Amino acid sequence: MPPSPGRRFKTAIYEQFARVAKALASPHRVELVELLSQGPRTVEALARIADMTLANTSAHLQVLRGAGLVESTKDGLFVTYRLADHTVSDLLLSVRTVAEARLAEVAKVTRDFLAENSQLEPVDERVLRDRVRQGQVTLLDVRPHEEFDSGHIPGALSVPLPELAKQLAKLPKRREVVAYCRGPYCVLAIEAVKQLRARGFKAVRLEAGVLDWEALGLPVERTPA
Amino acid sequence: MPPSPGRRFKTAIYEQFARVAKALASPHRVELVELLSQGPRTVEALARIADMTLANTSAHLQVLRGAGLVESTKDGLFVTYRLADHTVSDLLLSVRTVAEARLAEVAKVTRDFLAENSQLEPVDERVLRDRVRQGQVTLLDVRPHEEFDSGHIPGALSVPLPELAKQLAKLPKRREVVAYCRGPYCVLAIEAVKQLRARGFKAVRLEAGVLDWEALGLPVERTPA
DNA sequence: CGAGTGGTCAAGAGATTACTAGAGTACCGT
DNA sequence: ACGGTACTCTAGTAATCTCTTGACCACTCG
Repeated sequence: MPPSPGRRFKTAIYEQFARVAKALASPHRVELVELLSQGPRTVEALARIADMTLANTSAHLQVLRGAGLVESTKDGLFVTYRLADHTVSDLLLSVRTVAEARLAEVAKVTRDFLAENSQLEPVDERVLRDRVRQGQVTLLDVRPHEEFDSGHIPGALSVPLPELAKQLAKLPKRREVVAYCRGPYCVLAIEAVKQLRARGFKAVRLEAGVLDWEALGLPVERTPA
Repeated sequence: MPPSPGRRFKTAIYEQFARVAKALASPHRVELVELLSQGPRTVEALARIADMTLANTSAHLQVLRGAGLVESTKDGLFVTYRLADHTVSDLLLSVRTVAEARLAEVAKVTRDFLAENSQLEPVDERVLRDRVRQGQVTLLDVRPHEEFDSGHIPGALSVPLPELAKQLAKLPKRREVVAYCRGPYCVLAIEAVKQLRARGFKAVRLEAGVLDWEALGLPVERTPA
């Protein structure tokens, strides 16, 4: 029997929704979107950070573009990709929330990994904000400078992980250090805390990334282009 | 070269996120989740409403269960599925929002369909709430009774579409009628408005479903089991 | 101009997915 | 016990997805 007009409408709409979900149905594409939610990036940079070949990265980015999640601009030799819309990072947060709430594996994997890298002390975001304001703690943003520029927590210093060793001398030894990076599943801050502790600092990791910080209704600072 | 511990952690986490997204990467599964977001349902009912074979519906539901989005209970001859968590309906809303914001097709398909079914007047939710309170409009919930019971807008009458013809006589002719169903892409209310207008009622459609209503911070009424 | 780099395209192997049809299981009513 | 219904499982096929390789194009710079 022929489908009714109502059914055809539904099928068409659900197809579009599925198209969006399908875009995030590959681990690599999730990682790419997570990276892009920290700011625009060239294909080459994304491939390097995500440990993928250039061709593969390019292909995945085109899938994302096909679903409308990202946009790209060519400038000279480079092609820069960026998230198309703030609704896309909301979507990523939503996926993360469901995964955390429903998949035991997420909790398990995280626990196992953090156990090896013991840093269990939780940091409350609003308390942190006040302590930063009062100069009681040093807040380090250990992501690359570009990501810092496209949005960071007020009062944070930009010290990318590779530069941390050099910058250590400049940090006040007595003050507690809080490090953050892209979010709860980013490993940069974990590594930073490890290095800081090895040098005798009292250091803890903030789980939240800038996006989570923003989602809590807290202010974010941007470096004007 | 062997992957670093940090990379292995990331891969594991992103795999879990992708698993959640993959669950919504099929139009049929999107439809199933949308139906389940209106309340629990048996496999047979879902198959009937979504125009799928029983076997196929069962298979898709198991994919959803594998990703932790739904849960099932067996009672007697029937197996009832339900959403596992309120975060799942948030996820669906998020996907919808991105699709609406980013995919021109969604707007186009909707426009085409509504053009044939001309009912363009928008309804403001908060205004509607007040007018319902004051008895100025009749608010009809045209979904099946079960869905009404598991959550509806306060003041609404439960009149499933198949019963509408019979119930028409009982409705006050002079008062404006507002009909709603599962949400902006559900066709029940569209059909209801068409029938009402054919009988001389002044009728409009509320785009929002119960979930959208709730997302606006407005109260929802549940019939106690 | 030619070399080098960033990015895309095309083809092919291997894995995964979607759907159907038919068999099988669990439970209900009589 | 018997037939019927709800659901699941098992092939098996067709389609789709992922990733790699190697070629190709675009742009920059010496």
